[in-house]
Amino acid sequence: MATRTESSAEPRIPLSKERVLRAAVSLADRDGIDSLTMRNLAQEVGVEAMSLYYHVANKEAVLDGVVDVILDEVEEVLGNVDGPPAEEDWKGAMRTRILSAREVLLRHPWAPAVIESRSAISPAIARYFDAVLGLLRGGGFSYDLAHHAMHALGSRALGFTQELFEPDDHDAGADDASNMLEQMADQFPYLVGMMMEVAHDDPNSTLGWCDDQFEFEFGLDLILNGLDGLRQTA
Amino acid sequence: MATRTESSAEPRIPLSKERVLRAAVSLADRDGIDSLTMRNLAQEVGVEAMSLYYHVANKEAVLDGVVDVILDEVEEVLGNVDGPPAEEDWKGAMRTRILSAREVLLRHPWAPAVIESRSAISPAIARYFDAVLGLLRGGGFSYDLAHHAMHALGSRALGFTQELFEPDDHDAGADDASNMLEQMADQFPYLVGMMMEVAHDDPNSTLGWCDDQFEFEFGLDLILNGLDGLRQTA
DNA sequence: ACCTGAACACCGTTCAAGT
DNA sequence: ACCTGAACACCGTTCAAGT
Repeated sequence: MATRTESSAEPRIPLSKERVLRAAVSLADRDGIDSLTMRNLAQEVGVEAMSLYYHVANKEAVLDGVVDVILDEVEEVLGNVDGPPAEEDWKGAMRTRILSAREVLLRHPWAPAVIESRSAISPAIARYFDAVLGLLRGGGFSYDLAHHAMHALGSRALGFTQELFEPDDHDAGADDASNMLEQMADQFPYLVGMMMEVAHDDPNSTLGWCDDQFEFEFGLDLILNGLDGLRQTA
Repeated sequence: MATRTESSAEPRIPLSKERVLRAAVSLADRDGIDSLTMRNLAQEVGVEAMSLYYHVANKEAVLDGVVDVILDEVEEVLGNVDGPPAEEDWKGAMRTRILSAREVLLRHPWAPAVIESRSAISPAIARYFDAVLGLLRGGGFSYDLAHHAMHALGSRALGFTQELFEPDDHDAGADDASNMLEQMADQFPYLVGMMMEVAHDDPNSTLGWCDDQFEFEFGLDLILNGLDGLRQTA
């Protein structure tokens, strides 16, 4: 650190597609997905913007590649926490898989939107869903029911749900909030009623919903249990 | 038509926010959401780009407004097809509401992404979800269970699910497809197995999934039935 | 083989100015 | 009150050119 001059020997290793993609992920992690521009990304790897095009076709390719990096991370986590075999407990196996994937996606909050913005099926995504399907098959699902199951799970199979109401980061003081609630009470009676009760039980969730772990698991279990019932009666 | 000169008396009515927003919707309908730029939108209403800023604060405000226009359309449809009252059949009432909303969103395929990109709760969205909550309450749900139910439904309550695998518009010939399937068979055995069976049953769905009406209703009913069970045992 | 500079056709937005 | 022109700070991307 102390003896090395700043601009001399650092960029010896030439750029590579992998390095570009990993830099893209950490740039998005640090500054948000809107900061992931070709120019910023170039700066992140110490190069001019146009040099990136030597390693990736265009920005779409960067986003495709970023999704693959994320899914590699998911697969790495999955390698460490293998749950029960699907033959004995398909629901448990699915649950641990999905919650492990969720763990990774929570570390990259911008990733769900990027994943959903891709239209082509990347190999990494295909691999993931192939494994999901494998769990269902192992649990005795017909291909037909498994197909419906994949649709029913949707992005939940990857560990996320797009929340319609993102909670505000800046919760505007409890007084303002309760004043606002009173003003909205006639327009949105049920919403206000619910918020008052939920806020009473859990003062942390004042306004907006809360995509916490509990809500995710609630919805997930609802679907998994429903699917299990269909599997048995099919 | 024949007697009127082209550039004279057309833009008599001055622009209004409403006209801008409606133009934004029809522009997105016609040319896709990527074509909805301030410059294109200005041209659509026969004005220079900078004039828009007299009527809307910025592009975010346009997108907010566009969502409200869509939800007005939803409410209009809902006004015409009132289902059963929630007190007698909450599930049926919810089902007709959600499938009616879906009908509108299918006419504006870009709308789901825009809706999910909004972070603030617009009044129109709040009104919609207040009504959804009202149906649940009418069906005897506690606020607590209703809260979980809203999370479980997520965007499905508005009639859409974001599909992970958008079907390709250009299906690349049946021969190519089956060749590709063979090549992928060892990498993605379950996916290929499922596709072969599904394709066999329904030649229309060759590759990729199919977010058709059936799959949506399958997932929706799975959740609604699950919620109904919880409601009765709670 | 790998990187760059200059340039192009776009964005959203501000600001002073027109009628 | 309503609209405009010129300008700014950005985008992604191409292309000919450097080492």
